[in-house]
Amino acid sequence: MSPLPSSALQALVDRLSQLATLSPQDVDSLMGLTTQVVRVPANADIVLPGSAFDHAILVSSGLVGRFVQLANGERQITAIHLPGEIADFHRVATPRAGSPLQALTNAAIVRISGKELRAVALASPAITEAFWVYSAIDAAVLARWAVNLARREARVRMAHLFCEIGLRMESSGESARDDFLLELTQAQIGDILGLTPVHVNRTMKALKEAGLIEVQGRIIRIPDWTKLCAIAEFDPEYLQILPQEDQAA
Amino acid sequence: MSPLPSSALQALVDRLSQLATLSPQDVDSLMGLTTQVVRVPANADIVLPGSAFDHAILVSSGLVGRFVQLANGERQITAIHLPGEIADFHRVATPRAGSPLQALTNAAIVRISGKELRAVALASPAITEAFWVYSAIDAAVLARWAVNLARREARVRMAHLFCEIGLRMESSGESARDDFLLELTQAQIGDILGLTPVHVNRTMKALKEAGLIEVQGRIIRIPDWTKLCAIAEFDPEYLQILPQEDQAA
DNA sequence: CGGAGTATTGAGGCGCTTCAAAGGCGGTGG
DNA sequence: CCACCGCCTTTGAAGCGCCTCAATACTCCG
Repeated sequence: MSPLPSSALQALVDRLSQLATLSPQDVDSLMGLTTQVVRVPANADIVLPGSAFDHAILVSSGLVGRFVQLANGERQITAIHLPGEIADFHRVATPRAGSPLQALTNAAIVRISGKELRAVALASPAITEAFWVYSAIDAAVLARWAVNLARREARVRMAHLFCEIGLRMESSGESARDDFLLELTQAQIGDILGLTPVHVNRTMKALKEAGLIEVQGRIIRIPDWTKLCAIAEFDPEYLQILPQEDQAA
Repeated sequence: MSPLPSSALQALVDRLSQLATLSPQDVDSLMGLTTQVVRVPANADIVLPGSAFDHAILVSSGLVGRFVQLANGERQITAIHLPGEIADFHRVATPRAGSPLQALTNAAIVRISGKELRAVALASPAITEAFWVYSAIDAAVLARWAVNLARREARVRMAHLFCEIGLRMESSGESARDDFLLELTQAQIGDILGLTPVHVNRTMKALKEAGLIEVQGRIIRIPDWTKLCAIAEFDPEYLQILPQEDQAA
């Protein structure tokens, strides 16, 4: 019904291998983790607010969002997670805290026991390091978003989002950086960008009319990657994506 | 000329002890770290943008800010660090990356070798865990800020800042949560809140006139803590400050 | 073919910015 | 000791970006 658990863990191993040098034993112990594949429909909660939840969530397909719910009913998405990524890695350190998670599209996720994950990490310096770096990158992405939200106007924020998603899609092997499927409604994009759905619509229109993006349904195409990056003041360094993928292309 | 290195490390040990159960050996190995105390004048850089810097910065006195510099000369402060806190802990994991740091006031900092810190951490599961949790809290604070920047209007953002700073001041033993010295210019507060200095001034005036804060020079007093928290929609849980300090008061 | 969610467009209002200028406050040199 | 200078704070007026409210099309799916 969905990818085998083993291949899901392979995605995790691949990703962590980019961040630290894993020994064959490290790989073995990671591949030996207990997993549970779950399908989640769009807009369904994966982790409820305020609940203790001692699992790491590895995204297998679809998009998962980390968010904060506000009293007035609004919400803000603080991170989106693509296939192959671990959602809210910080929660593994602090199972009680952490942000709630929701599926933004129909998604398949793999649950990995937090307890096992911690045991594996503490038993291997290399894995510990990889987890640590992973968390640091997550925090760097968030810091960049805070800056965008605070200081950039809507057009720039949206351009930056598309640049970031594009690169991360490419890094995950999902698709090309300049031609990808972003299965989000404009309301969801608003929850990411801190904008109303109405203004998301207007801003996308402006980007389209400026020739910076082309949109077909929910496919985003970027005719001139360099130009969009310039508009967005996008500097990919914070993503810590190794250049190997650029070279391979 | 400044606090002895040993007492500076004591602050670190105290803080980490709140996050994980450290053994006497853990404490010893932390107290054995090499330190270097440095005085830094206001507005001086501690870590330059883009530089590799393999030290953790423990704030001893004053305020230190983590920020992102924008092309148009603006900057956004993504975190402020109080005495007793480690600034940009994520950098210990990724010495090449991380945000630049600047002293926001005259400050004294303690430099701790990143290499030694990693060695100490990897040698002890408890210390690893404490570091991990520390990073997770840092990320949680940042996530909350992203939400404030994205969704709250200036008055609420500012109220939230004062609530957060107050609690963290109290937690550091610096002062009371409702009566503390915040040695920042209005321009610096603007760099935190994502506002122009002009609007910071107007917003502070509004808070004063509403009786929510009292300001004398750079001393902030909060006459009604509960009321300010309500305005700010402030929920201290994300700070993960243990209740012990509340009880002790 | 009907209905629900999504996208699009318009008009008016509010919050924050920008530009500009004047008033405190502390520090420094004569 | 006072005059001065630079930085910070405070206030005003006008403009822009985004929001709110509202209404109309589109698209998918049963």
